[in-house]
Amino acid sequence: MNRFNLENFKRILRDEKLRVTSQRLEVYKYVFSSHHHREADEIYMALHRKKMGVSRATVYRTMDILYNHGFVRRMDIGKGRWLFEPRLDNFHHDHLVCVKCGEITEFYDEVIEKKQDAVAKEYGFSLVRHIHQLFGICNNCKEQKQ
Amino acid sequence: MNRFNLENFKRILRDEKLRVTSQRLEVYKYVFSSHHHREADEIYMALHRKKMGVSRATVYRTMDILYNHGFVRRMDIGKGRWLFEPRLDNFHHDHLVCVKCGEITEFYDEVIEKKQDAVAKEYGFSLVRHIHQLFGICNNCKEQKQ
DNA sequence: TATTTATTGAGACTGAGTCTCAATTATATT
DNA sequence: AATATAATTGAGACTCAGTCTCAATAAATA
Repeated sequence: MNRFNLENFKRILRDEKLRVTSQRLEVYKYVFSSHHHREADEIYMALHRKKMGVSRATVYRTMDILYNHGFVRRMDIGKGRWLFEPRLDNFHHDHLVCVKCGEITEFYDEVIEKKQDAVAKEYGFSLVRHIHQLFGICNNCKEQKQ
Repeated sequence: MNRFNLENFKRILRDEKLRVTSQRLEVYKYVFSSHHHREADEIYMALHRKKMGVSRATVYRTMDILYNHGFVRRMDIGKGRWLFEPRLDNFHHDHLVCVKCGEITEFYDEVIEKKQDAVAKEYGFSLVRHIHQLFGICNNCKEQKQ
């Protein structure tokens, strides 16, 4: 069972003396309605279109809460922009990004994960998190003429 | 011999029909005067303090040229900010970053590099570049009381 | 030296993200 | 259920690294 479900989100809000508001729940529901990687502004616009009354500020604040409690991962895509990804499962993975079409593929490699730990240990670092993104040209884009 | 020396920078400018200006050379010289990782604005301020007449726009434009020709690497540090690193040698490496003091340590691991290639191949990607940053707490920070 | 044209720089602009503060509303208390 | 308390919300101002504009300047070329 996935620990990042709606009930646990509510529980965490209560535990932290944060209020369970309709706006926070709307943001949660939208983000967890698919496994898409989304920008904060995309989330705001989507809720806006659906006439859900959630302001931009509240979307950003709610995404902070979700991020700080591990409900979403945040992928830096440059120029101060992020892509949020819901943790629909507990499996860690990194990303392959196509530089032509932007397609994102997830990957996980045990050997790399182990080696990272070893490298950190060698330099006396206690590992907290890591960013590992491979950029390239995907099969689809390669096949397209020109 | 390092291919990222001043003569080659001038040669590339000429080859690309870009002009060899004192401003571009000043930026190059400052960036390559140490192996520090610097922000563009830091470079601008340093030249400004030295009374070198180089505007902010020119610093940014020159860093673009240096980046596009592989003279510097660009490390995304979030919020739309970059750290530039001169290629004083040709050795590839990734970074360990202390989340407390910001210290940056370089590392290189053959096994990880090979595995990355294998992963990309497995998914049909032609690898162009990658980002691999490990975040943790360095030995120094761990030793400090409190 | 004159001509051509890339480059420069002051400062306006951009835009994702952050902040402010009066109005609102979830919770706790009675 | 009514009231009191205090967290939350939202419209819009603000931030700030980076980008852009365009008249003035200065490399490169003839």
